[in-house]
Formats: sequence, C-alpha cells, structure tokens
Amino acid sequence: MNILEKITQNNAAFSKSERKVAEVILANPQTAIHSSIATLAKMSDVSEPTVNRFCRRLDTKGFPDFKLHLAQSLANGTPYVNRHVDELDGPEEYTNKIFESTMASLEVARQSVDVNVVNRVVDLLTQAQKISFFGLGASASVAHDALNKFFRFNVPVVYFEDILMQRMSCMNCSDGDVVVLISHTGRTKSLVEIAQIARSNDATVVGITSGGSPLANECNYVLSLEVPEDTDMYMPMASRIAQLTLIDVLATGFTLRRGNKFRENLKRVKDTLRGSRYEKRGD
Amino acid sequence: MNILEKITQNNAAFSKSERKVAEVILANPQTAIHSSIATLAKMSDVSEPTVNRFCRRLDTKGFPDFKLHLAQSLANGTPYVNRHVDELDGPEEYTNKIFESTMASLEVARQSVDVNVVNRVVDLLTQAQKISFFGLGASASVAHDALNKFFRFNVPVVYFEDILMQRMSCMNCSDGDVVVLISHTGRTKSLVEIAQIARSNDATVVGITSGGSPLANECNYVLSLEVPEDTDMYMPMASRIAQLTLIDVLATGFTLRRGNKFRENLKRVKDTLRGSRYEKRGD
DNA sequence: ACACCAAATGTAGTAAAATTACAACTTTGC
DNA sequence: GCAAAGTTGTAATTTTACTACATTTGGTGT
Repeated sequence: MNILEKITQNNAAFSKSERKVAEVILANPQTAIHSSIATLAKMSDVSEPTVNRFCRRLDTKGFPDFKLHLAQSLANGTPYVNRHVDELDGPEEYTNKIFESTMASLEVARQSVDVNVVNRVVDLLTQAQKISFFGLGASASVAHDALNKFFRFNVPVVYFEDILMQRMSCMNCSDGDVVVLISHTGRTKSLVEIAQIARSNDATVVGITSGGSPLANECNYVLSLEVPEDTDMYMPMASRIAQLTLIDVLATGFTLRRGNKFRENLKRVKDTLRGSRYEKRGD
Repeated sequence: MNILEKITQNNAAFSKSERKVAEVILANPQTAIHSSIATLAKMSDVSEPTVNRFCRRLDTKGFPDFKLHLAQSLANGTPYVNRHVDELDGPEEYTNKIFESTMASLEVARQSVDVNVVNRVVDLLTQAQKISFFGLGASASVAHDALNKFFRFNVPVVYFEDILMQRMSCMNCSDGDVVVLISHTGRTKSLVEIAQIARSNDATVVGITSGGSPLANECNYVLSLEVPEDTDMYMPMASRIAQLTLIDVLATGFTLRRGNKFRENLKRVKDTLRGSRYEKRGD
C-alpha cells in the first residue's frame, strides 16, 4: 500500500541507478513530490527514463502517478490500520502501532454503535432519579470515569468497586433508577447477577458490552461495541477506549438535552476547581 | 489545510464555471486525481484554463500541484477532523462527532509524543522496585486503569485516590521507586506537591501532563501530550483518552522488554479470571 | 435602452514535461 | 573473450499544462 515502505522493501529488485533514485526520494520525499522528472533525474544523477522506469517498477503508471502515490503516503494520518505489535519493534514502532490501532478500533466501534439506542439511553439518563455505574477489572476504571463525568451534572450518581457494595446498592434500587453495567466480554458472573438484582428491583439496566453476551441478555438496553482486541497482549486496551468514548457520547447527549442554561452550570462546577490549581499565566 | 474542505468553504468565491469544476471534483475526487486537465475540463464542461484558474484560486501552483494536494486529502481519508458538537446536533451527529474528534485528537497526541522519553520511561518502569500511579479528578480513572494494567505484570504497584494516602505513600518512597503523575493541565496543586515529596525521597517522578506546566517542571521525565480539548463541554474528554493510550504504550513497551517468557505469565493471569466468567460457547 | 466597463470564459499558440524508441554501454555466464 | 541479457542514456515524439489574447457575459450609469 504505502509506496514509501514499498521502496524500502523492493530495494533488492532495483538496479544500481534505480537505487540512486530511491535514495534521493527517501532522503527527501517532500521535495520529490514537487519536482519534475527532469530535476529529480538531475538530483539522482541519472537520466529521465531511468526515473520513469523506477516508477513503473513500483507498479505505478508513470512518474505523475508515482508522485500521486508518494503524496498520499506522505499525507499525515496514513490509513489507520490495526497493526499488531511485533516483538522486534522499537519504541517508535510500537508507539505508533498502538496509537494507530486504537484509532482503527474507534472507527470500528463508531460504526457498530446504534444511535437509536444511544438516544433512548440518553433519554433514560436525563430522567433518572439515580444513576449507577459498575464495572470490574479493566472496566472499573471506565465506570470510575463515568462517575467523574456525570457527577458534574448534579445528578445522584453512584459508583462502587466492591461487588458487595454494588449488590447492596442494586438491592435498594427502585423505579426510575438507571444502572449502567460495563463489561467488554459480558461474561463476568457477578456483573450478570447484579443486572438481575437491579432489574428485579425495577431499575432500568443499560449494558455497555458485547452484543449477545450473557450480560447483554439481562439488560433492558444494550449499547454493544464490537471492538477487535489484540489478544496477543492479554490486556484489554482498545475496548476500554471505545467504552470511554461511548461514555463521552452519553455525557454529551445528556448536556445537549439539558440545554444552554445547564451548560452554564457545568462551567460553574469547573470554575470551583480553580482554587485547587496554579493559575495559568494570563488568566 | 484539507483541500476538499477548502473547496466546499470557498464556494462563495468561485465563479459559475469554477463551481462546475468544484462539483465534478467533489462528486468524484478519486477520478479527478487520475485525470488530465483536458479530461477534467471536458467532464466539467468548461475550458482548460478555467480548470487551471480554479486550481490557482485554491492557492496551489497549478493543476499538477492541485492534484497533489487533492491526493493527500484523499489519502487515509484524513476524515478525522476535530468537529465541535453543536447544540442542534441529533444523536447521529454528536455520536459521530465525538468519535471522530477523539480519533483526531489521538492523531495529534501521537505526533506530540517523544519516543525517546517513552523508551527511557519504559526502562525505568522495568527496573523499578515499586511503581505508583496518581491522578485526581478525571485523571484518577486513568491512574486506576494503569493500576489494572501494571498489576498484571506482577510488579509492586500502588494507586490511591485519597491525596493524604498519596502523600504518605510518597513519603515512604526510596531510590528505585517510580511515581507516575497524571494531570492534563499540570496545574493541580496537590499533585505538584506530591511530585516534590516523591523527589525529595529519591523516587523518580514521571509526569504524563502538559509540557511546561508547574507539574512538568517538578518531574524527572515528562511525557507531554498536547491535546486540543473542546472547552465548550467543560469536561476533559480527549485528553483522558490520549493519556490512556499512552499508558497502553508504556505497558506494551514493558511487556516487550520483558520478553516472551513474561508474556506467558500474562496469559496465566488472564486464565485465572476464567473462573469468574461464563464460558464462551466453543471454549 | 444603450453604451461602457469589468469580470469571466474560451481559443489558439507555446512551453514544459513525460514517454517512447532506439542506440550505446555494462555485466554475466560459458 | 565473446555472446546474450540487462542496464543506462540520447534524441525524438507525444502528451500535458500554461500563457496571451480574443470573445462573451453581466452589470452600471446616463
């Protein structure tokens, strides 16, 4: 795909002069795309047809087509592909790979979100008497984050890490309460039990989990996120980010539903934090 | 920057014929980059110089240069632009906007990360006797997440929400301990104080924060993330995601440094979770 | 309504760029 | 060391883009 990578890989197939062209291009690709075939030939100290042959060897139609491909490779943000980390990767490689595959996963997640469910859940949340966020393991920090967000809305919001506290909290639920349960797999036993407890106490249960899972089956509403997880790392990574982004979506929907006046309230909450901070020069 | 957006925006400045060209290009940009000025002129039903003038109006050197810009816009599809949520947005719009601007922010964050610092911090973490993760407010959940990740590595790892516990923990630090402090603004007073306490007890302090902030100045190493935050919402959103992704990067670097054998250990940790879960059909 | 001016568009010629065909030169194997 | 295959360069050809100028269009003031 990426023509720059292709140049480095095909290196063996190049002839001596073609390699000269490759070097010049790799050394300064940004200049290459703005040069004519003549100037590039001069820079590489070869003839114009050689440059042309070089382009064709890379399966492009000719020099202008090659420049197009090169320009696309140089455009920042190259396609976000889910690239797995390799054992031999250096810091530069794995950093970029992680960022890129996170972005790729978000794109997949975005497409799997059902906006109708989002809308109804936002409805529920705005009307809720009490909102609870529960998750375990890696999803606990997502629930924790949701607490932080919804707490600012001046809504009774609950979050516990302890499963006994979670159970007790759900026991005391009543009509009008919303319980949001977060789990990537949707197979965590105690979370499924909590869903059952909450529902039998007339709470509405929303699951941010994988569709068709045991947990999903116990929920009134399911916000399913299909996120490809790199299982080689044995750690939840992309799923968490997708869950958090979904929390952001819900929080945003919430504030929009509440209107402008409510937004000012948020600003006040933020302003009270000022005392705990060093002022920014110029504030 | 993005020439496609530029075309849509500049629409008013175009003349009648130029608008015809714009339409044809917007309708099928992929074809446009592979066409000559003559064929594009014929498609738009205008003359060749008109196409050329159209290109110049968009501040390009001429038609070939314009094609280059267009190709870059089409690459990757740099479709991920930071789009602010509008009050009138429906669920579909704000959901997509949040996902897209999160992705855009990750791209910005990726470019702002200094991989050399990443490498040194990974070094530190692999050699650390004890690792602490502290953050407050929105960053608390990031620290919480880091705990969950590094806990799997069978390394002494510490995390507290309570600032007094954080302080006491740092008081007991010694040489070889690493304290990771997370804060978007880097202006939270108590976190800055914690950095000072930790350093005066010979711990190495790593900041995941904004470069040049009061917190950054107190750290031994700073992993600075420059993330544009949509301040209209009065909530930290993108910054959190970028921080989490950076934690993933560090965790990944950690496992890579520890080698293959260590990876198997991670698998064992994951396998012990199985008892708490409903089996997946086919496991 | 007409003349006039400015902006917009097109025509035709020109310059530049890329490609092709072919010749000269290397390299490789026997 | 010579032939054959492969590589590179020169020069001609073709394609492409650009410029200068002519024509048309649309609008403004008398």
